[in-house]
Amino acid sequence: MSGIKDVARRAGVSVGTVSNVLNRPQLVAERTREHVLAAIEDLDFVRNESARQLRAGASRTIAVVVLDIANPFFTDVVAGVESVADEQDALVVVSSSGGDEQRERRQLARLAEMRVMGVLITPVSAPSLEILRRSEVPAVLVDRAAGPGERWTAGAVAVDDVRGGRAVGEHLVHRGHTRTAFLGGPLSVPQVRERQQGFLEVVGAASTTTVLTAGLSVAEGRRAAAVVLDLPQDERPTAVFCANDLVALGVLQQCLLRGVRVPEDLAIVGYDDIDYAASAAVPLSSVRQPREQLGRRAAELLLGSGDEARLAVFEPDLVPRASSARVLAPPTAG
Amino acid sequence: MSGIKDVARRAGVSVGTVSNVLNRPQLVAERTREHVLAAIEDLDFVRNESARQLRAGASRTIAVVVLDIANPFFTDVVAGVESVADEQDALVVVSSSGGDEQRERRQLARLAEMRVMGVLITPVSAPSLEILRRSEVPAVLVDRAAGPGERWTAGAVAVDDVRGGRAVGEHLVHRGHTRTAFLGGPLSVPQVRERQQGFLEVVGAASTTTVLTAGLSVAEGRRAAAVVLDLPQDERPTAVFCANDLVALGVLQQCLLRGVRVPEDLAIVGYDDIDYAASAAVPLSSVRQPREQLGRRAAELLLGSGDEARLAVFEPDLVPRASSARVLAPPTAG
DNA sequence: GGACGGTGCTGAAACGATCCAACAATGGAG
DNA sequence: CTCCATTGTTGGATCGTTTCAGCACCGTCC
Repeated sequence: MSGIKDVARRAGVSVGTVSNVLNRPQLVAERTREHVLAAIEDLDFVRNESARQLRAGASRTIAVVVLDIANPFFTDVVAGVESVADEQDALVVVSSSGGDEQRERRQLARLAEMRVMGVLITPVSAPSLEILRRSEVPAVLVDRAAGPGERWTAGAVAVDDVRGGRAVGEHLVHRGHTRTAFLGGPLSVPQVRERQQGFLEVVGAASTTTVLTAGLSVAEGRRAAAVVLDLPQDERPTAVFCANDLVALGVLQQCLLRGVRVPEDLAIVGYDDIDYAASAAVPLSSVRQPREQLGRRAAELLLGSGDEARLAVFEPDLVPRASSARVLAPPTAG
Repeated sequence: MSGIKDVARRAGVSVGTVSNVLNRPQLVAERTREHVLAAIEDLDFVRNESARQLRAGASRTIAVVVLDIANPFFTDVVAGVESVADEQDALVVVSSSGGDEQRERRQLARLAEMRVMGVLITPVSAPSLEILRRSEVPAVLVDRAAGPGERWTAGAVAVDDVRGGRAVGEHLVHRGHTRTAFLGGPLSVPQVRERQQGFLEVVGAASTTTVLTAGLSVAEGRRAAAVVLDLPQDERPTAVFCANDLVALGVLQQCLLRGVRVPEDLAIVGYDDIDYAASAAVPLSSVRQPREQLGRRAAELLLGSGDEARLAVFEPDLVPRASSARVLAPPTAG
């Protein structure tokens, strides 16, 4: 594979001139430029990004580390990031930690070695962020507010999950549900914790069972649903709030499998409002987040001049659908 | 940010020794090694991947270029690729062309500059592959057989789409459907073309309407369904075959919206058997492909010794569900 | 005591592009 | 004809790592 030297030789100029053609063409006489371009064409010359980057000291790559690439929530966030990155001719690399802390660590170490411009991350655990701090890689926390000790980050974007949880709580209480369950986990994930917290604030911890899951997937949802449905009739909740839509879809599948009617026997509310929620067997009530927006803003925080607000909090939006449509008792007020 | 030189100075050794500690620790005396590691720790030294790569001449990165990262089909393929890459400690970067040829070109050019180990690609168009050929980047075509003029590729993995299309055709014919439609597009996508071709072979072109879409998304599916449902009653097909599950989900949504019963008024069959197909409002009949398998095999072709078969073709598998369950007329054979 | 093999470490030459000070060529002004 | 400004091109230093030939040192053996 040919380098800039080969091109120079073939065009009968020096390497400096070839570099100029590539980077500041206006400095080069037209005739020379043409010769060089012809040589480039002839030799199928391809710039070596490593060499550029080494010299430049910084790359044109921004990284997104998500919890689960198979979750449509994240693919939408990534789409938002890409739209901003494209404008700035930056490359986006996506990696998925799968909720595994070891994996996340390895990936962050790797990204630091690559000297990426920055990392947009929904972290599995705070400690692995330490890797980024120590290697001075700017980070933007996605979907989670920066803690007080995290001023080193380039910023954070988040949706108010406590509020989202509260909205779901109110929704279910209004419909007369007094025995509910929260399905999701692990609690080490801040989103899960906050959604639960908001929910409990409204419905009251006493009337709610929490079924923890190992992760937020359809399979885990099915498993958790089995636990709920196996409860004796008089302890079984009449409504469940799932930490995200994948879990909710799993719950729905389990209900269909067992002939449990939704929402008559069990109301279900999810979170994220992914596209598939609306077209589920029973259209899922869910909490919508401005997903692309979230990604776009995160990328802007990273690439931006730095004088914007360091934290962007968006408001979630409950979307009621059939899966929680039944009213158990008339509303308390009038 | 400190480099290997700073580490060397602080540890009181030469840069060569630091490098040895990093790459061939057994060559270094224990005491020295400890000093060096301590210095690395102190200075938060992070290897510079660009420099390594420049020296080494090759990267440890493999690229996957998919048509649509939001399509669960591709995320599963990527998961397969990652499982192989992890074993070899290679990094996977995913980019999505979104079906846009310009975008694909830009991405491939960029990947060539990065000197990635290879590209696993579901191409939008053959011409952009030329970029890879000229820059000598090994490519594995995913979900598409290599054409005769493409011996330069590292290989190809595919599922027999013609056969999948045929299976759907037979399924619908058996159920007595005589007026059908094929929904999907654009026809420039080989998968779409081949699925259609297999389908038409069985049901006959005369009894099938084709509604072309601009892409394979839920929204396009809704749009195409509107066209089908607006046909006069006596021309309206009794069954549709959608080029993938996203389109099928869109069709299903449109049917629900308009009160068209599935499968009574319209049978629907999709393709890919993504997880959401089974949990749709009406569980979707679909054609299953070994998605992870496909990704794994593709990665193996790229990384492998090169003495395996260059082409791996997998068989698709029709999964009948409720969306095509109704039998219009008794099977022809008694 | 000199030759020899091992071990542990050093120093410098790559890798390929970028960037910059300096030089050559040209034309115009005095 | 000389001097100067402008335009176009050059050569080499540089980025941070890896790699390798070679050096210093030590103990062994004849």
